[in-house]
Amino acid sequence: MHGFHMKSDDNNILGITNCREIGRTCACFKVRKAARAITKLYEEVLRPSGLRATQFSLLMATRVMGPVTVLKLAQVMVMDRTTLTRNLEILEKRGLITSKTGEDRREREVSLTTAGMEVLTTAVPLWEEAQNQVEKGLGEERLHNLLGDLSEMISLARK
Amino acid sequence: MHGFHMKSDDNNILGITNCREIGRTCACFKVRKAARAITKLYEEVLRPSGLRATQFSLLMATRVMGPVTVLKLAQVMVMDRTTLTRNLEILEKRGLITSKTGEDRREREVSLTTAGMEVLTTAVPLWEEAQNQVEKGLGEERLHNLLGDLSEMISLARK
DNA sequence: TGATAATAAGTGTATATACACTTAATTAAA
DNA sequence: TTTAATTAAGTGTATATACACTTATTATCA
Repeated sequence: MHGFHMKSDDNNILGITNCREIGRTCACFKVRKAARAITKLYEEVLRPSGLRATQFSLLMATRVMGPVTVLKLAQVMVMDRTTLTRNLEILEKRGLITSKTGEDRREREVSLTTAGMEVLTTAVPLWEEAQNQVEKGLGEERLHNLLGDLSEMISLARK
Repeated sequence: MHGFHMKSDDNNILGITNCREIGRTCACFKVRKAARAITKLYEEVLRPSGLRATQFSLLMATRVMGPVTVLKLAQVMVMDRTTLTRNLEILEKRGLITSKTGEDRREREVSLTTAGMEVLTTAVPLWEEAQNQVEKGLGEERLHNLLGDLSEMISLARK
């Protein structure tokens, strides 16, 4: 089900040998597809916490790094800075984080609030459920390798 | 740079042994991060074609499968049907695909237009550039394994 | 020191994503 | 065959994503 399937035989078009191969071999397509699938799984489990997948990651990162500037957080999240700004807006409106101007007044420093910490207390066990499901399904070894290769891909893509 | 980094030593909170581990081991976070990074790479290369990554995949899938129903296409893309509806809207407005009511009048059948095919003719060589970059960076063997593991993860997540 | 370059962040816009709900059409059941 | 259940698709809403551009502040240099 997870590839493009031909109906007819006119596959040698656009000057490449085998058109349908792209559906199977495209790194971007596959990773995006995997992101959609895995996100759905985690978000279903995280639902009782009221957090989306990105919000959970963002709160965890802020928890560990905060107070932290927008730029630094964006780098760690491998997320465009302007995307992060929009995501932080939502979390701040909900009172899960706060931000204030930094010592360098161009910077904005983000911190987790008590409410944010409380939401994480609810969310972390849910996260563990989802994570265990994936670990059990793929096997710890294989998942570990997969995550390592993805890290490599991320480094590679950022050059 | 790609993990949560602690400042202090208060890491044993929220009832889990090591908070920062989540930033390294979370399958969802890592895959989403990789999707952002790899998408950026492909979209920079695809830019001259005027196509985003998702649009390219969608046109290729339609090219290979069309005429195809929205539901079927959504399943192959591992994409929510309503997401697909919105994505198709944009491509149809640009004249790259057409859709018409199917034999079963609940269904909508999507096909690539000549203009869509022409855009793909421009895009495919660009795609190959991006793909080669990734292949060269990770190595064919490793990329192949990675894509296989991601397929496994996708299957697993859809249960 | 005053002009200029560099840096951090925000805004406008467009696309991507999916849930909850609705509508239209077909199929199955009474 | 009329009704009920099922199925395919669309809409309202909210979040996620990032590029191009702008603004405010700091750093550099002539």
